[in-house]
Amino acid sequence: MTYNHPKLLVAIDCLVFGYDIKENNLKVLLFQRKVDPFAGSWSLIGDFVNEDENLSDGAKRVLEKFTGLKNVFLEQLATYGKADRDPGGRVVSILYWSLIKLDDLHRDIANEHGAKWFDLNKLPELVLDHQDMITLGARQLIQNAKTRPIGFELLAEEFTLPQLKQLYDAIYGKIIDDRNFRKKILSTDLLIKTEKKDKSTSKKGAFVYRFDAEKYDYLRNQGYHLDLNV
Amino acid sequence: MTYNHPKLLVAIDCLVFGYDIKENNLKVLLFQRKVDPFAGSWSLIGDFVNEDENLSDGAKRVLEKFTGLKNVFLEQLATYGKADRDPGGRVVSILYWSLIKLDDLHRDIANEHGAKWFDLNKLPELVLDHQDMITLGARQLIQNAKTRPIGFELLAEEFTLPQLKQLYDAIYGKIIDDRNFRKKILSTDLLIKTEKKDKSTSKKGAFVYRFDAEKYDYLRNQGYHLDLNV
DNA sequence: ACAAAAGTGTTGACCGTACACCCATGT
DNA sequence: ACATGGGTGTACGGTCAACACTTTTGT
Repeated sequence: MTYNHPKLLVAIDCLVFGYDIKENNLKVLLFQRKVDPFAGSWSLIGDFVNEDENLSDGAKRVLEKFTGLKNVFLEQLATYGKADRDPGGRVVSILYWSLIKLDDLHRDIANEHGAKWFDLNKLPELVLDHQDMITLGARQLIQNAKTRPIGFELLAEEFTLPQLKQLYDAIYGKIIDDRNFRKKILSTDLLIKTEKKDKSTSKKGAFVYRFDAEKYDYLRNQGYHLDLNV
Repeated sequence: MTYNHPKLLVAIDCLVFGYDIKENNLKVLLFQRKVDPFAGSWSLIGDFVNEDENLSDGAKRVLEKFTGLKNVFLEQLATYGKADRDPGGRVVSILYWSLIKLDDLHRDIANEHGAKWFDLNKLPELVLDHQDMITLGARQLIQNAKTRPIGFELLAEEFTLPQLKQLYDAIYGKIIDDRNFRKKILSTDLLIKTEKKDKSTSKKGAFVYRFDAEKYDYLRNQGYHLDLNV
């Protein structure tokens, strides 16, 4: 070892947003802490980082453990490092955030680990500075919804425009105008309309769309910048 | 100690941008690493975090040591944590960025510590992943210039509109239209025009302005969002 | 036939952008 | 008087926001 300096505990916390398409609201995955202090209190899902583990791999490990999911949207958000933030010891915590399509499967897997999905605006008391983390993440979610196609991470691969609009309504916390939303989202030319209709929510049925991720990646590499300021 | 887990070295790196009003360009503060591996190579200023030190205090300590400055713009940007990013050992590094008014005093203080200001687009080879950090910071600078009044961090308290425009030219890397820039920046009503004229750069002289930080803070608390998309 | 959700266009206001000349002053 | 940088206004096109009715189909 070359360096001779104090070492600290380093943890990952994952703020996982899930969108419940039936209830039309955003949820956050929490679990009951197993270790003292505050064992039994609600907390973001997380764990300590291993010595030979990349931070991003640690985040993936935590996420997979509680949701069974790999290869989903997962990005670093911020690092919390007040010396006294955890009475149990000096812990520096790196916050990641993730967006997933919420369905019954994830509820089951979460359950096995004592984790539960909570409505974003009906959260329980949280341990340490985890409420701050969620506040930051919620801001980030709104911000990102305007400039990146993150909405599609929260929906199934195939979706209808009414569903997409409802999701944006939920993220922004307000009702967006139908016609303007369609105009804006279709004008990006990043949605692929299929022949299928989803009749689960109406007699008329709504056309099914898919997001053209390839085209978006291509355009982004050309310097394209999405602006969904609906 | 409650927790029983591996501990890691935690470091702070500070990306310090300075604006050279005479040369009209952006500079970055670098220093020559003192420890192996890579002793003598150019690096962002940084240090290891002490056990009882808040991360933000560590960043302030590093910044003050190399610039003599306190109470300047200093924010966390991202955390770098690949297991093998540093051949000298497992080090998690939290990147902060700072904006300061560059003058001769800072050059002197930097010099005492083997640090030097480099043109943002004439950087030397950098150690570890520090080039990535600067790339990220430069993007952040442009991004923030559009949505927050960070330009004023880089100028003296009193400045002229031509100076401010030159700074934005330097940040964006292109020439902004004079009249549109004035219109936009004055329409925010966040600049206080003084009676003074600065005749150092022209015979006619340019009026001296100050940024109304109090008003900005007040408006921001009311939900106001700056948009300087010049 | 009717209920319930899906789909569709237009207009006015505002904002961004492009562009060229006069002003004040020191030398 | 002239050279140098400081300061100003307008017109066009595009984008955003507000707004209400028709279509489809299962019951």
